[in-house]
Amino acid sequence: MMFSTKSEYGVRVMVELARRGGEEPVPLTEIAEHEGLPLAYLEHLVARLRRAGLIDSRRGAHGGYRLARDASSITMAEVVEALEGAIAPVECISSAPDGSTRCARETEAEHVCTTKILWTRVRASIVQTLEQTTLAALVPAPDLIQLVPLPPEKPVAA
Amino acid sequence: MMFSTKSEYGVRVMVELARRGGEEPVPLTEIAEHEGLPLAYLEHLVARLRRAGLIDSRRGAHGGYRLARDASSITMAEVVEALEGAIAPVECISSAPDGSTRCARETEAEHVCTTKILWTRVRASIVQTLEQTTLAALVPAPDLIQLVPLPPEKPVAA
DNA sequence: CCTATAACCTACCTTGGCGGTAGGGTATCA
DNA sequence: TGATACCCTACCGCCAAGGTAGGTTATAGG
Repeated sequence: MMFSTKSEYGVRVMVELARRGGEEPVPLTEIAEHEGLPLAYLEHLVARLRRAGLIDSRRGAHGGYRLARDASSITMAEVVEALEGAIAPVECISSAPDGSTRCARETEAEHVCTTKILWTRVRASIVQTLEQTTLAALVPAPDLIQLVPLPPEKPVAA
Repeated sequence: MMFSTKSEYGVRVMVELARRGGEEPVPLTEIAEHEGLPLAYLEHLVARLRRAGLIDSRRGAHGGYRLARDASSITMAEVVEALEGAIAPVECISSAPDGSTRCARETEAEHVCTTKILWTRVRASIVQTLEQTTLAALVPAPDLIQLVPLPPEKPVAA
């Protein structure tokens, strides 16, 4: 695999938040149960998303998470980068602060890394695809949402 | 990193073989020394490349490896797939034998995996880029490529 | 207030694969 | 016959990934 489950799970969480996209925050427990993923682990991923400013949170009772911005303005490039860190197809390739692509093996100016061409292309195509895909594009049609039962509004006291 | 050093090193080996691209096989010791990579480890990678039919070998004295085909007909998709196995951006996505993309989490016909759209796109862009880049495109010396007709290489939009 | 909820934080643990080594066996030259 | 160099199997240390655990803080409702 090229992306870890951090991305896989994290994207699912974002989609879930977008699906219920309202003002009311959604508790992680709901999402964890709905997706069948371990809550404690999701908390780590969600922390990254929050620190990246993609979601915000409300603590305490009736707390939870909600999208910080509109789903259509959030790209998968932001989400994946928040979860995985910088996107690099191979270890020797990284993007310099100025945006250019650097090769760790090009220590000397003389020595040109021939394989850099390949990994630069690969990286560009991945980033482009991630940037072109917004969170909104992954949210299923509204009629599909209605098929999934929403949690009970108020549980009856026993 | 998304590709391991298997790809990084393996592609370097292939480029080296293409660079010296003649009938005479090149011993792995030369390449290992030239690239500054451990010989014993390269032997493993090279075995994969050979089993995939990308290179062939001659044993014994004056033995070594050479490209099984012309550099212009070898795509990076073949090389990377031989080294890494099937190309999948996340674990839950794999390509079925019929070519369609399968999602491990779509166990029930009911449950549609929304994130599948994303990973399918990402995978497609990676594979496309790897397929568009031939080994010949990574060989620095132009006079060596002239031995064979120029590849029908489409320039990749930056 | 008090309790339940749920975010938040830090630390820890286990496992598998990655990168690499080691030591042989076998084919091919000179 | 020796040197070369491919070939094969087995093994190993390390580290991050994936997950657990246990706490602390903030908020809503009664």
